[in-house]
Amino acid sequence: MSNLKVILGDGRKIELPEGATLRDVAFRISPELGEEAIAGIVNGEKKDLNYTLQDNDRVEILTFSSPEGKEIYHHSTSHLMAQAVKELFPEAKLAIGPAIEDGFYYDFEVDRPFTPEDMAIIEQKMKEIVERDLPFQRIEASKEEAIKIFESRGEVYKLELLKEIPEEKVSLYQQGEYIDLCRGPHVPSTGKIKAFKLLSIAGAYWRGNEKNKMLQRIYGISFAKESELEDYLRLMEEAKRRDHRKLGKDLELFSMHEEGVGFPFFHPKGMILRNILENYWREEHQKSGYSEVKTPIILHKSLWMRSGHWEHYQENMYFTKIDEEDYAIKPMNCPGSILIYKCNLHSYRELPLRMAELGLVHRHELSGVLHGLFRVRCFTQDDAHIFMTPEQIKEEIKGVIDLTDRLYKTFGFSYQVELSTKPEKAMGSEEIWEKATKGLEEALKEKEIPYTVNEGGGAFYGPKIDFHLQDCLGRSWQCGTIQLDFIMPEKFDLFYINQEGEKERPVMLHRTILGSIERFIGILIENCAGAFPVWLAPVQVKLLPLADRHIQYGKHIREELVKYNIRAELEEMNEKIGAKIRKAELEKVPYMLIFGDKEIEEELVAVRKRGEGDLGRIKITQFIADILQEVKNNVKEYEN
RNA sequence: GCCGAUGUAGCUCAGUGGGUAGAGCAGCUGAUUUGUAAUCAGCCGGUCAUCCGUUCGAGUCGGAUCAUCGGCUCCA
Repeated sequence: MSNLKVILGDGRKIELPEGATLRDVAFRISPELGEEAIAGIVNGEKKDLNYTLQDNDRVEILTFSSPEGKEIYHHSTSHLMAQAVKELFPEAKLAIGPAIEDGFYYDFEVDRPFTPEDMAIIEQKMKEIVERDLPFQRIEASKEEAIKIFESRGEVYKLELLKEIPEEKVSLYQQGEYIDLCRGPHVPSTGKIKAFKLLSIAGAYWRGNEKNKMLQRIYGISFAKESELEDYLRLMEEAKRRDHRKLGKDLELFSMHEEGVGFPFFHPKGMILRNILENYWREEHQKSGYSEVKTPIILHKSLWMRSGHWEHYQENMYFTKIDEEDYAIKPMNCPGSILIYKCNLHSYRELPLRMAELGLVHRHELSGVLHGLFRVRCFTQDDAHIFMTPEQIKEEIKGVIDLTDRLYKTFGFSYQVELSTKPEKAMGSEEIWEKATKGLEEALKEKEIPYTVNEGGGAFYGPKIDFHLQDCLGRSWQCGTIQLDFIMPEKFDLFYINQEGEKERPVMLHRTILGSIERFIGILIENCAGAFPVWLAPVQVKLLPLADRHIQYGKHIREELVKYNIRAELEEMNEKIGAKIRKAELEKVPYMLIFGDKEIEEELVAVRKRGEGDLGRIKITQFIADILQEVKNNVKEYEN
């Protein structure tokens, strides 16, 4: 019997008997890998473990620890769940059931919606099927055969999918009585699936199109080990604990009301946070050569017709009438800035002209998508419009990237960058798009910033760079965006006078960094679970007298702190010190100053730090110096 | 907007087969004057989301509306 050689990922070659499978390779490498193996990659294609190898195949074994392995594992779990559903609800029709970033889902058409009780029953059935340890069998079939199979089973959605597959051969996967149309690969058997949980039920349109029938979707997650599932569920709990909607109410930062759905109300403490944020933002923009403007919220219809919003954005806009004339509430700030630009004749010497605006925009969002501060109907964009010559594109983009980097780092966020290129429906010439995209690309390369490309994801008026920032739970949020625009300058006939004294068209750059102040505040709240760093904390210091006779001393300390713009509150409630501490801790105030007879004599305070406890007694003057230094460090830490 | 779930005091939640609403915390008052995460007592507080219906009688049953939550779709 002849042997065959396969090449491993690290270049190592191993020899196996003819007819060897991926599983044999895994076990040859190590028994542990053999046990953990989920599937493999052969010459760049994902294959089942029982795939028979050829001489000189390049082979890689996938386990749950790789992204590909995880995806296969999740996908197999979705089949497992679908089998359980079919056993419990034979009339359910299968739609699709892919792996997603965080687990998997499967869509079904059923007579009645699933209930939470159903989830528990389905989970139970899944466990039973795991016990049966049914192999996932790959079946290669012709399209006709597949059609016959799914027709006999009444799987109309599978038939619809089949119709759109151009190939003559398709692959099916079967475990027990369950058959699904699927590219695969899958884990070897249902017994491989160790830990899973069904998470939620939701309606979802067939193919995501609201004109289609609404299906029932079940979401779930699975892991190779029970402990990993527990970790994941703990993380979900943690995310829930940090929910900015709950914390925003508890910490008295903002509120939402039926009287203005999607329009957040900022309370005094929320305003402190917001003002700190905006003031910091202003300082940084001044340093970076921006001027600031403010444009009106309501502007005449004619402006929106000229900008194209009337035609392209109308369903998201609010309207009103003034003196019988039609007006719109602005959904974007750019047309306003353009009117400012047009007030003067501009020389090439003035460019680039960087016009920043904290602009309040209103957009009619569907009621179902509103979500705390993350998705609202009015929000403040930290907008800016840069008017420049085409030659300045690259440098300006680099400038925006630098500013973005500085701002994000100050708040302790890391981020990822995405470049979106020309979409199918785009305005402007091929040439100008190429030039613009190249400008963005080169700026990123020169800055040595890694980025992914979203082919065709740009706006209709120009390519863009998006910044996705990452919070401490590893969740990602789209905030900043840099968009090049050649269309608005055209529509509004913008120009500057060049060196030769001729009119020339400027390029416009729209950009935000924080995105929306409201959303950014929401992200900040969740990122620190409401326990803000000292420079952002609405109340920085809580003064806790031991007994009523110490309140007077507390007033004295408060006056001292106010002199240095330190935000302090004196607790005057008639309680034991433990209760006062507990209250301050729940309010997440960074510092508590505790004082009684012992402290008063020597102008001391006992400092207690949020979450850490007693730091000992120091002079008031020393505390002031320390906290001022900490505030400075909070902002400066990342500035270099 | 669509699908599903939910809506009782400022907050967290009880409330049996329909018989006229209850706890803890918070708030207020008083006692206590406290040494690092809850002192005790008393009091106040609800058109049971809204409207319509069934019923002798509705927090409870039915319908509609509104809002919230989880998704779909969309986005800063």
